Amino acid sequence: MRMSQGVEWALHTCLNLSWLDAPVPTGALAAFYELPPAYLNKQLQALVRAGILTSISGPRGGFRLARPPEAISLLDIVSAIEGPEELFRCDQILSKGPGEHAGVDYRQSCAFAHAMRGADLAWRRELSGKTVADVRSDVERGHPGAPADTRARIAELR
Amino acid sequence: MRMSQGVEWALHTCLNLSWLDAPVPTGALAAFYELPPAYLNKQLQALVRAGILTSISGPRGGFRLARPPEAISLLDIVSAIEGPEELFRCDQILSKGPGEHAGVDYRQSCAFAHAMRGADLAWRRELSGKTVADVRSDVERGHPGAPADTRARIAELR
DNA sequence: GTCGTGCTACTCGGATAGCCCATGTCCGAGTGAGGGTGG
DNA sequence: CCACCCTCACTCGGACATGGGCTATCCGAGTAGCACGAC
Repeated sequence: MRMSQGVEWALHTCLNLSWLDAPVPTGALAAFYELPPAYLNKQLQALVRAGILTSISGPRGGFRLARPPEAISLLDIVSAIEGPEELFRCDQILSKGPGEHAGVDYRQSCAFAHAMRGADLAWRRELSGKTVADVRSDVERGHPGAPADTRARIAELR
Repeated sequence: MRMSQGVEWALHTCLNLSWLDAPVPTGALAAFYELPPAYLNKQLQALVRAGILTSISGPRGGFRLARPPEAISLLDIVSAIEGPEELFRCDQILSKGPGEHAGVDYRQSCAFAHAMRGADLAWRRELSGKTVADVRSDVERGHPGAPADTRARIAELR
């Protein structure tokens, strides 16, 4: 149950985009961390479908944040890459066991499914409580030169 | 990032075993929910390695809880099947970016890794706060006949 | 000088291979129980 | 009748196939900028 690699790429890329106004092409974003450009592009497409990024085609095109970073939670990014399903999927094996099981939805009544959903919600609550803007503030506090460094590096990679 | 199917099997199997004293062979536990016996056996081996179950070979052998159900948390079972790694694995792509990166452990300093770890801990805290005994109490409250039904079904599947 | 037009190069987007882990299965080693035999 | 031993069947445990999804890549559709030429 390892999370997809694309999540880490998406998180850092969104943070970098929050320091930039003009659209940035996939190539520059990938070179920033020495990532495979085509595969990063695939992840960014998912972010576009989720409404987190907007894409512009043609020369001087690229990707840009679709919303201010205060409106992008870590959960938004994780869900965009990993999908909306919860961590634990209840296959209702109870319906194969003894006892009444006519038309019972064990995703609701199974005590284990209930407990697992509670843990899942706690995880999501933490993730939705932290935004890209929050992380950006933390980073700028520890590394005040980060925004300028990022802008300079992107400019030279364009 | 879907959780392994074996987790659901392990949870329900541990609950069933909490109602039984004598060892129960894989075949009976699998038939209970119409699961593939050999593959369920594989999951149970993981629970033995984690110290949650004990196994007895030979005739009249099988699996039994190694500890009282009050001492078995849902986290114990999930970790036994899925492994101890956290959900988000930080590959430290920051080390490829600009800025100083000599001997820095970005799993500690990266703000995203920090936030993801916080969410992971919230998830684990929920799971470790619920034990098999808690779930058993919930089930017995809703279905008082469950223990007897389970014992009867296992007896006829032996 | 200005406007229109065509070209060019750049970027995204989806379609296409490769690889690793979860899934599923099988057979061998070990062992405890039961029956048979001898005292 | 009792104790010992042998055989047997049963169970776990790890080794062996298979498939789906994550990883990685490539090429085509669309588009904005630019240069050139006509007015």
